[in-house]
This record gives sequence, C-alpha cells and structure tokens, in this order.
Amino acid sequence: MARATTTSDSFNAVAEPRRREILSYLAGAERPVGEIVAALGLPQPSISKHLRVLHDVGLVRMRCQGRQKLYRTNAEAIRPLHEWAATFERYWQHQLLRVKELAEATVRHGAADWNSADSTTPDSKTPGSKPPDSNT
Amino acid sequence: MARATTTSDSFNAVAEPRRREILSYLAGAERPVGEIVAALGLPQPSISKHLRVLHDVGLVRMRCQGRQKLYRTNAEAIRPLHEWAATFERYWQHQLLRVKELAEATVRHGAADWNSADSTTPDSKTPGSKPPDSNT
DNA sequence: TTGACATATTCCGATATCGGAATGTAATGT
DNA sequence: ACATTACATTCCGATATCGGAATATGTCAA
Repeated sequence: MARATTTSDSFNAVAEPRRREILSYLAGAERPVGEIVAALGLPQPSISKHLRVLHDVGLVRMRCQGRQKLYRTNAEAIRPLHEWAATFERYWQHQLLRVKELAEATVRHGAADWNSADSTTPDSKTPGSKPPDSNT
Repeated sequence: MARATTTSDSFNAVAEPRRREILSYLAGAERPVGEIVAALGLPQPSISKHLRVLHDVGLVRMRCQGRQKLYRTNAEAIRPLHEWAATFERYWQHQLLRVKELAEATVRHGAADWNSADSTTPDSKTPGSKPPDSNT
C-alpha cells in the first residue's frame, strides 16, 4: 500500500507544489488550459494531468467553451483544509507565550535544551498534563 | 521522480491521515511514544516512522526523559499551511454569493450545467463571457 | 473532408511511500 | 551482568506518483 491514492483526498492533492500553483493561478478567474500552460511554463500534458487530479477531488471546476475548457479553482473545497489548520490556532498562540517565557528564563540562568539530540531531563515536573483528545 | 520527498515539505507530511491524527493527538501536550501507540492503535514501528517524518519537517518537537521520548506538536509549523489556505478565503466568500445567485436563476429558467460530464455549450448564451484577466 | 488547434489519455521508467516483520539500541531495574 | 522496557531503524514487497514522449479525442475553419 501507499498513500491514499491522491485522487481521493484534497490534502493529498494539495501536497504537490505545482498543483498549489495551479490553484493559486485559477483562484481569481477561470482560464483555458493553454493559458495555464503558458503561465506556469510546464508541458501541457503535465498540466492536464494535474488538472485531472484537482478536478477529481473537487478543487477545480471545469466548463467547456467551444474547443477549450475553462478551469477555475473551487475555493470552497479548500475550506476543510483551512479549518483543519485552524484547529491548531489556539496552540500556536500558547506556544508563542511559552517560547517567550522560556527565552527570558534561559537568558537569566542556564540552557533549556528543547529538541537537541538528547536531554534526559531526569525528574522534571510534567506541567499541566491531561489535555483534550481533539481528534478529527 | 515523484513527490517532493515527503520529508522536506510539511504539506506533504500532512497529506497522510495517520500523521494528521498524530498531530491532533499531540497538539495539547507532550506524550511518550507508547501512549501514542495505545491511543491510535497502530503498530509501534509505524508510529515511530511517522514521528520521524513529522519531526524532520518540524511539525513535532521531541524531548528525552529517561528511557522515553516525549513528543509534542509544534503548532507553529502548521501556520504556513493555515495561511496558504487563508489565501483563498476571499474567494469562497465570493463563490457563496455566485452559487446562490446561480441557484436562483436556475430555478427561474433552464439548467446551467456546471461541471457535468460534458457540456460542449455550442453557441449558447455564454453568460458574461470574456471574464477579467485579473492575474495573480 | 481535411487540417489545424486545444486538450486528454496512455505507456513507460525512475523513484517514493507505506505497512509489516525483524532487528538494533539505549536506559532502567535487579 | 542480564533481562526488560521504550523506541528507532532496516529490509522488503506492493503500490503510487511524477515527468516525458507519443498518441488519441474533440472542435472549429476552409
């Protein structure tokens, strides 16, 4: 097995940098494939393939107009991603405080190695403990 | 070639559902690996491997305490993701309006196939046509 | 019809990724 | 020193993924 087959999960679809570029490019207005190719400077088949993935997961919408197909980012499909990330918002605010405090304390006395190779911290406090299990 | 080697990009690291679970689980407090294993019900080596990826991209922090290692989500590393998604916020607000209008219009007269298998829209109205070139 | 566009699909090889099983390593207890 | 606990790493096979080249499909124009 490997990943969740890209074509089923928007987190996966967005994991590819080029696809992110495409989404940004198509956010404001619909565009024919040719313009996307010109704008991003990638080979046309490549663009088509990425568009397919994005379309399959609903991240872009498509409309036919004569012999061209107009694509456009479906911004709504990005919301779940945004909301998932927002779940951590309260924590990074917390951390900003903690980091600030830690820095100050560190200046006053010795080092406080967070994330160095090994710390071993023998008996330390175990701060607040027992936080939420906020799972999806 | 394939993807950007997962271990270099947090978008990629987060593309894996289990890793997302781990991040949620470790958001509020640090935990030893054993607890993560117990909580998520995955084999220990698997957890360790995911933790490695997350650690390499900076999505979790680690601290040693005796024979156990305490992991914790580094929420700050999720901010870039959140901000990227936020880039589209203004568009999904737009779209909500457009969709609503379209729905009302559609109810009044015929269908307006958006995104069906093929539309071909031979010569028909093409509503506004020639949309803006508002580039990035 | 034929031909020129516009885009999609298929085939291919190189490389990643994931899970599982087995094994390695460091800290602790006796 | 030895066994045990707590994790990490390695090896492996199955499958995905990506880019490139070639080719197919569909649409308009003469």
